[in-house]
Formats: sequence, structure tokens, C-alpha cells
Amino acid sequence: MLDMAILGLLEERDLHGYEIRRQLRDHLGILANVSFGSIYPALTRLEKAGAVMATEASAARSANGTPSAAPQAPPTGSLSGELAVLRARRHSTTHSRRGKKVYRITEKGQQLFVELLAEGGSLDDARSFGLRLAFARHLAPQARLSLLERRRAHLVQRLAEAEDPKIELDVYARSVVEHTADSVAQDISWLDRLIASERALPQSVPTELTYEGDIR
Amino acid sequence: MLDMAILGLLEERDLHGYEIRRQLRDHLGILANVSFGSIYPALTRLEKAGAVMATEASAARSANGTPSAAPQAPPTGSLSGELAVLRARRHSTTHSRRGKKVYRITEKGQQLFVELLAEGGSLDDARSFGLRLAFARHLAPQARLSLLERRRAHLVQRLAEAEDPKIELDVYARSVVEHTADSVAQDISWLDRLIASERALPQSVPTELTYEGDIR
DNA sequence: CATCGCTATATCGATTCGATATAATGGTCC
DNA sequence: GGACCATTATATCGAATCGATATAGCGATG
Repeated sequence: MLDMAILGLLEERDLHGYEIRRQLRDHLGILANVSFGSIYPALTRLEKAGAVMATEASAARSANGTPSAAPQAPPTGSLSGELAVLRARRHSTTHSRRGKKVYRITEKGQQLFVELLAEGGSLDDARSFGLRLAFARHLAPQARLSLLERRRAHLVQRLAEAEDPKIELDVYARSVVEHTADSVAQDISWLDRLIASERALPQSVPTELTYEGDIR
Repeated sequence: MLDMAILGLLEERDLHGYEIRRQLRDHLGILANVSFGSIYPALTRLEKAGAVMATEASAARSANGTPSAAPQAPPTGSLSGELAVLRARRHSTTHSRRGKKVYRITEKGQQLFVELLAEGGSLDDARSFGLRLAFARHLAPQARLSLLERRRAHLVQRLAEAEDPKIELDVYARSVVEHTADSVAQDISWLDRLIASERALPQSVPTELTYEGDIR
């Protein structure tokens, strides 16, 4: 789950652990306040799996000298992030701050990323789903739609299982359960809106026959 | 967090692991779908801490013969739960099903329970807070109010930290972030309603001076 | 009577959290 | 200029939880 998010960020630019955490906090803050105790193990894990590689300047000046170490920063928004990388690089080359490691995604990592985005992770964790949707621009339109629909189906089922036996529950327990159910219901109608607007934009107009009736 | 919930259930009647899970699933299902991989370790943990004890029928007939093994089931609702215990006991005495362990809360456990309920656990986990509130009937009115207010304050802060920089986020990420923020906002107004109704019922009418102004 | 599904306990590896340690650097105050 | 503190940065530890899996007894269904 975190792996996916990290790969998603690295998809745009090289980053080191601290920056990854900051970007998650700043951009998706309310959704993903991830601790370092998750980030660093995740990076190690990904590196061991060959999904990322640490492009590091332990030998001074090498970061600029390596052929593959070109900034790799097309004008894709996020000036602050760009600056951070430059700052990081300057530090690592000039006075080489404590073992800073700038990670870069590999081809294998890009493969893994789309895979995790489409199939990985559970559908019942709000956090996990939220993070996946946050990177959904990297998904093919139909994979994106499928993701939304699977999440929707999951929530509908959870809601159905919990329905009506609020009996034999005191005020507090009942209030929590009802409020939770309401929240889930709203998640569902949010998903409905997203699904509708996904269907509305006809990325590559499909032959009506590709679909087999409305789900829902 | 789970410990608290388990103790809360055992507060009402003796239960074994499987039953604990079922009660959580059936009553608070949408809130607490806890796995066995959490329950059994939790029970072991609690037993080691002296908060619960396994009243067990490894020697046949002993469950009924032990002086302290009286059903301990006043007519406090939940017929299904009551029946489950009887069924469990019958099994353990008649043909002693595979090592079934019925747990009972100790005095130390009762102490721990209220403590966990009032102070334990984090305020930023919805799950953890929900479970706590679900057992809030065991709290003193002012501790209950404090719990609600602390959770509220926490959410307000999270919301404030995340506010406005939705810039430089694509449609999907922005949608997730905004929806999450909306959810939190609704959680807050739900808490407001709860707080109001807590304040409305004057358990022990306080001297107006006990309060120092409205929070909010 | 075989097989399926439920009851029941238990353990395993993986993931995540929160706390903590360590250290270098930049800025502020006196 | 130097004492002090916040920020940047990486790393590890133990604990909690999950999901999968193993094991096994029992009742009902066919």
C-alpha cells in the first residue's frame, strides 16, 4: 500500500525518504500521514525488490557526473518538489549531508506500480483505497472504472451485512454504528458520482457491445 | 485498543475467543471486523497481564462444579450471547470440544478497562475512537464528555492542517482529499451533536462555575 | 457414510505505527 | 562568535493488527 504511493511519487521525480513523507503529508495530509517507521523499511523493501535504486552521492561530485543522473524534471507542476530535489542534490554534492539517499524508480518499479494500483491492496481499507485513487491518473480508463466499481461493491456489501440489527445496543454504541453506516453510505454516493463522471468522459469511444449492461 | 473492546465484552459475561469475535462482528460489525490473528494474541496478552483468567473445563464436569463458575448472567439483554455461553459450557462439560477457553474478567481487568476507556488509545484512529465510544456507557459523565471533546479537537486540528492547498493536485487526488475532508467535517458535526446531548442531560447538576466558557 | 459448513484455537509473516537515537545544518539571540 | 534550537535526515525497535493457513471436532445434508 505504501509501496504504491512511494512508487507513484517517484514516478514524477527522484526523492529521498524525508521528502517522500513531506509530500504525502503536504498534499494528501488528511489522507496519508505516514510515519518514518513505515517509509524507510518500505524503501529498503522496494530497493531489494529492484523497484527502485538509490542514486547516491557518497563520492562527492558523482551525482552530477553520472550520465543517468540528469535532473529528470520536465515542467510537470510542483515547483516546491523540484526545488527540494535541487536542494538535496546541492547538499549531497557540496557537503554531503548524513547519508542522504535519493531514490529513483526503475522499469521494474514502473511495472510494479501499475500492477499495485490496479490489483494490489485490499478494498476494505479506506486509507489504502484512497491512496490508490489519488494516483488513479496513471491507470487506464477502464481499470480506473473497475477500481471504483469494486470499491463500491465492497462498501455496499459491508453496509448490507450491518443493516438493521441495531437492537440491543445502548445509546453510544448505536450512535457509533449508525454514524459509521452513514459515512459508508456517503462514501458510496461519492463513488457513484465519480463513476458517473468516469462514464461521461468517453476516452476511447467503445463499441456499445463492450459493455454488458449497467452495473448498479 | 482491542484489549479495551474485549474487556468491555467480558464485563457483561464470560466469553471465549470465537464468541468475542462474533459479538464484535454482529453488533459493531461495520465498525469492528476483527480477525482471529488479533483476538487470540490479545487474550493471551490480557491473561499474562492478569486482566482476564481462563475458566476452563479441561477436566470434565469441573466447569459446573467450581464454586466461582456460576453462570453470572443477569437478565441484561442479549439472549443470543447468553445462549452461546450456555452452549459453550455444555460442550466443554459434555464432550469437551477442542481446548475451548472461556475467559472471565478479573478485578484488575475491570480497573484496566476503565483506564483504557478514558485515556488509552490514540484519538486519531477512527476505529479506536469508535470502539471506545461504543463502550462509553461505562464512563463517568465528565470522562465521556472529555473523550468526545478531545476527539473533536483532534479532528479540528487535522482538518485545519489540511485546509486550502488543494492546488497542484489532479482531479482524482483532489477528489479523494476533498471527500476525506468532508467526512472529517461530518464527523465533527456528529461529535457536536453528541457533545450537546451530553451537556443537555444533567447527571449531577454542576455549579455553573465548574465550566469555564464554551469550547468552540 | 461421505462430505460440507460451522465452531474453535492457534501460529506465521508482513505491514504499519509511535517512540527513540543519532547527527548535521541553519538561524536567532545575546 | 558561540550557545541554543528547529529543521532536515536516516535508521531501528517493539508492539499491534491483518490475512492466510493449519488443525480438528461436530452437525446436517445429501
